[in-house]
Amino acid sequence: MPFEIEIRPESGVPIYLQIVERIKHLVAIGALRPDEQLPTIRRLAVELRVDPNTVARAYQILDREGVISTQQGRGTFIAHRLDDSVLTRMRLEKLPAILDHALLEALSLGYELMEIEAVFDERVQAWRHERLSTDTESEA
Amino acid sequence: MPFEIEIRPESGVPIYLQIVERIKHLVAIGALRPDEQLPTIRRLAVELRVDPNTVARAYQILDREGVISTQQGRGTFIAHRLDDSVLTRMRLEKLPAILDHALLEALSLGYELMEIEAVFDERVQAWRHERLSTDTESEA
Amino acid sequence: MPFEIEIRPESGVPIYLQIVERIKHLVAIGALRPDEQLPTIRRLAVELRVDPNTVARAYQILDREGVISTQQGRGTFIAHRLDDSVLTRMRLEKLPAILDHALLEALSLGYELMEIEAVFDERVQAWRHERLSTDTESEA
Amino acid sequence: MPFEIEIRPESGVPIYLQIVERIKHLVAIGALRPDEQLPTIRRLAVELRVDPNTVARAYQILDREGVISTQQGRGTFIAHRLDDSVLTRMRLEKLPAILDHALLEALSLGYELMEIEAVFDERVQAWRHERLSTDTESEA
DNA sequence: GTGGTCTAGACCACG
DNA sequence: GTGGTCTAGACCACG
Repeated sequence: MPFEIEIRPESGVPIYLQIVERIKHLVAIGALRPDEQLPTIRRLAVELRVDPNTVARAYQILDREGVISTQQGRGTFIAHRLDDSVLTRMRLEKLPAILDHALLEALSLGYELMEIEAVFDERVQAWRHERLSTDTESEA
Repeated sequence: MPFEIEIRPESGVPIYLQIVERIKHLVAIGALRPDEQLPTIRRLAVELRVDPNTVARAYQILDREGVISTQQGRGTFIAHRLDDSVLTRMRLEKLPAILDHALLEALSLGYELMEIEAVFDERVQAWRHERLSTDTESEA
Repeated sequence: MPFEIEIRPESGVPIYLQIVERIKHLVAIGALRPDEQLPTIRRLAVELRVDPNTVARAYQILDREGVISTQQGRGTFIAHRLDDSVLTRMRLEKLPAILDHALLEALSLGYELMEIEAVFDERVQAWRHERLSTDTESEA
Repeated sequence: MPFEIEIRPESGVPIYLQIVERIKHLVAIGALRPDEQLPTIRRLAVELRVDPNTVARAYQILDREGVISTQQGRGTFIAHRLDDSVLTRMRLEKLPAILDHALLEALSLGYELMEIEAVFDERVQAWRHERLSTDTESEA
């Protein structure tokens, strides 16, 4: 299977960080297993159409954080003793930050908490419907 | 009273963004009230020991976003919210965009809607407490 | 081909705003297409004989407004519009705000709704012609 | 009757220009007649709670444009030979500019002309209803 | 090589 | 005295 990473160059998030986040996420959900081999820097660079230096920087960060392990001459692998709780924690820390940021924006513009809650519920419902209909489509 | 903004130059976060975030936070928790005057660009620059241009940049972003209101020759003030029906309508149109943006980001990282809802509720409670304590103070 | 921007320093309009308006205009009439690359900040600065900071300021405003997309280390591009349903929704929320703003301004100057409608139709026709001629050129 | 001028310090438009525009508008709709006396600079400054220099600058511009006539020691008056067509033209020039600006914003964000027309019609209807209901209220 | 941030300092518009 | 604009130039992050 092709390596499931999507890059959004227009998002403003540095590409190397997008790669880091995406790989962490694949590990967190179990799509990448301990000891599994990652594509080489060059191959991933070609696939994502980015500079090899950019992929290299992402791998270097993941290596330093212990998520992957680079073995000179052999390749790059998911670390085999992944402290599962570490990844889970990372993931749990990110979500509150995203939501806090949205709350900060809204509150600083003068919206009231109750107003925000009401519109949030409405948007969640809208998303739920959209995902359902998309799922149905993709089943077809 | 001194203006409660702290800058951490070593944090890596651009100074002007730190100022933006800090002021939004003060507005969000109600520590800065509509129509309240902010320190002048030059005064805040001296206080934080940064260049006036850096403070000006932060103020300009806040102005563009509608958090503060700059009045040439007079100073800078926290924006007030009129109950004017037009402004209310414009405000209501902005809120879904803010929340959709957060939902999109969380979903693209692989979070599930139920998870997002749970954490959202928790964050709302946290903000409610922070604001409640501020309101109580100002009543005293 | 040279980048078609002219600056009139003596007009009193800030240079960075002239650049912003000019680029918006080129996008509006279809002379600049989605994903097209803009000249680099430094190159445009040389061409217009202004400071790079001034160009950077213009690009940053256009980026914040979603007209262009800046990609660290790669360059600056005209934003493309995905047909992604989320983005479409966000776009639809922005349009009423833009039009309401114009309506509010005209009404507050004492114009009547019927008068505004008539002039609006006339301006739409004018824009349609400007865009049509551009489209025809690009077909040729 | 009190002098019917409202200033919006938060609008970003320089106060002296707001005064100029507002007086021109009152003249254009016939609320201020040729030879009618305007309030003194000091009195208007007090009424609007702005600096007398600001009012003085507005009067100076109106004088230069021939809309009013300042008579040393007697006071300030609406010019008695107001070329009616001049004011009408001013008013007619302003409206297309406002609408063009909105069209430029919308087109540069990628909206299509037909889309813009549809939403414009909808917003005009909304305003029409709002003004009707407001009128009814104010009759009561 | 690309854009992003920051400082220093000048000059102007507005009140 | 207030904010707004612009230049000049340094240094950094990203690809």
